Amino acid sequence: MDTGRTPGRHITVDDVARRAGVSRATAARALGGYGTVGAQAKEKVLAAAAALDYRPNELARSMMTGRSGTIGVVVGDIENAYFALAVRGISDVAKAHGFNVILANTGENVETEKAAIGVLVGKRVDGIIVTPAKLSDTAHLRHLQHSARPLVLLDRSIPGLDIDTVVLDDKSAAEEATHLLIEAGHRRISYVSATVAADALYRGPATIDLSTVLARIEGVTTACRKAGIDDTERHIRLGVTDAPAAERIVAGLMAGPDRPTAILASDSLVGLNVFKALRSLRLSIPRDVSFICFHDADWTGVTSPPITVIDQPVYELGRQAAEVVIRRIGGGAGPAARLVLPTRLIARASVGAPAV
Amino acid sequence: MDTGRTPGRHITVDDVARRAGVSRATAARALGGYGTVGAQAKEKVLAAAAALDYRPNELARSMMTGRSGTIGVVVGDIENAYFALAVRGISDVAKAHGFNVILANTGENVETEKAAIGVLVGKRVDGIIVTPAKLSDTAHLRHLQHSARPLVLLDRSIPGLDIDTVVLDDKSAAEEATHLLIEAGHRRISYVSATVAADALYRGPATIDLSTVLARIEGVTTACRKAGIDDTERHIRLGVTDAPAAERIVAGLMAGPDRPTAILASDSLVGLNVFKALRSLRLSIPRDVSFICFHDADWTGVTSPPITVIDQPVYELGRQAAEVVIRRIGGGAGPAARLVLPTRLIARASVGAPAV
DNA sequence: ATGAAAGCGCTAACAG
DNA sequence: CTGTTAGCGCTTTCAT
Repeated sequence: MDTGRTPGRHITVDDVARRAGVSRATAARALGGYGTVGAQAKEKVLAAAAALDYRPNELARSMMTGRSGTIGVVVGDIENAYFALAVRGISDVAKAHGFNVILANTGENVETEKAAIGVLVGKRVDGIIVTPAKLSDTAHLRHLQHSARPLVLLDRSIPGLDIDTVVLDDKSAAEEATHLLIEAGHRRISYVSATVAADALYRGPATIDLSTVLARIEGVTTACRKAGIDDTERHIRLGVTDAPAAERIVAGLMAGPDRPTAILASDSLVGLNVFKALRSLRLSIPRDVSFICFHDADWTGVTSPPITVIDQPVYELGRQAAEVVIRRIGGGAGPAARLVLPTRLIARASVGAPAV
Repeated sequence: MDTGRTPGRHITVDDVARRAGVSRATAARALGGYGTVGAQAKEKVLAAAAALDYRPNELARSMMTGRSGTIGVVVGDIENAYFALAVRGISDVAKAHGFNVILANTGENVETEKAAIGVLVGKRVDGIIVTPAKLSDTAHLRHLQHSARPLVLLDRSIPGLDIDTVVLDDKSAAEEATHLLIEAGHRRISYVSATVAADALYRGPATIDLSTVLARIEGVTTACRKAGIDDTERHIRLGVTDAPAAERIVAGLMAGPDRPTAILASDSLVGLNVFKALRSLRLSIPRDVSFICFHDADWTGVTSPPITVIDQPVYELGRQAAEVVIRRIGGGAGPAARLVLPTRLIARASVGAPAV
């Protein structure tokens, strides 16, 4: 069907109005579904629109209404199954409420995060969901918060800021996992994380730039202290960002006479690399070392032995964040929401008694 | 710092111009980086903009220029690591060229796909990348193609349409994998896919609605025919959409006296479910059944035995698609690109000789 | 219920 | 080099 128009030229309200034989305003009302339009006028307009395959210019519409029907999501790494699932949750809720999602990947880089937020603000998104890359560099977030554009923090909180936040209960999760290990008889427990640091060693909370890592370390040490184990920090290892790093760091960790009898991995990527490192060191799980991993990832269920994990409601995390931001967009007032979602330990077969 | 403005009200070019003591046009030129502006005028404008924290309204800008600096991506399931990785590839290239990404998830539903594309067109994205959910329902794609807005098909081709397409060499991949199995002595080889169908059985190419599935089945049958194996189709199983389906279908598949001695899984999700199903049937890999899986997913390397897989350059797939669409946006002409990326078989330990 | 006209914030001609 | 003037396509008073 030839509409007689040059391809590339967009059909506008004017075109539809002309064809329907009504004024621009009437056509716009019929098309936009606002104001009042006579039944037959409406019918003519809709028919004309269909015939011309009219597609409203959302840009122009947004400019007038001040709403773009879009939620911006700034995430550290979409390749990570954890965030992919959260984005899925956000995306589903957004769609259900008639919102779209603009996605930005920061690669866990704060400068990229700032730039991404700037772009989203420029595009006049109605609300923004961010997984802040750093606890310490938050001027841009604080600023956003004052711009009357709803902002929700996902997965990571920022203590000083009064912003809606949806996170998991990392401290309890770590505490529960550590407790399980202690119950099994372990006294030397290592927490291993990807968080970058000067070197692989833990130099105290001031050197950590992520709330999740902080909370988990706190969980581990709390559980240990309750059991009379004091010097757990020395078994913490950071910077396990990829397979080679894992190989190197785990080898170092397991070399000394003081080596841990159990390892807790901070996420499924770290966990996978640690698992592989242990395997290449020919250390058997759980005979030589017990192992627990955050996140019930695919692979944890099919290894031999299957891995005991901390199941995290990540999809729900995304869902809730989207719900909160949409509520704010709708004008919802009230103090900053602080949602903390509980995790669940799934006991499989990677935890045993330490070797004697 | 109080700028003296009501929060929520946006700073415009006018505000900046007024503060800088120049005309709207001069301010706009300095801010937009076009035309010519005097050095000191420019400086004053930039200073004023910084002081007021001016953020250009990209909506208004896009409306004039006709370009939004945005690429729309319509994908079947972002939760799937395969697509997450492709999106990462797209996202990286987009950012490098100054584009943003709007993401839409279809849940492999054509109607949702149509709606999503409509929204993206409404938002005047500069180009669109789609993984078409169905081979048979493509009017909306054909239509898009005529709208002078660059469209690139990702991962799945549509034979009839003359559209830029970036896919993997699924036929060769399947053929190579099947060949490996045949070399190992297998004669009864089953291809298992998630594609929905009337029932789990394969009723010929006309019943298949995805190019990838078609290509792979072709690859399997080609390799078999070359080896003098004719009736391979009877071992094909479809509809392995989740764990229960896998359990049921694999059980049925492995029940008869004619049961296959090797299985080829269409993707890592299907593969994982098949793996679990085989395990719960207490069938040993590769003693009772050999196993190959598309996609070098996390879990395939840590099972016992590790799984032989077809490694797919998915990140590259996304990269290339983004490159193509950006080239078109930049005015690149020429016939539709047809990129077919090669895959690579990674031999691990899940293939052995069939039991006698 | 409908039409005329104003304006969202920006870019793009055109003068000066 | 700078200012004036028109729009982009839509929504939204304000009359009629």
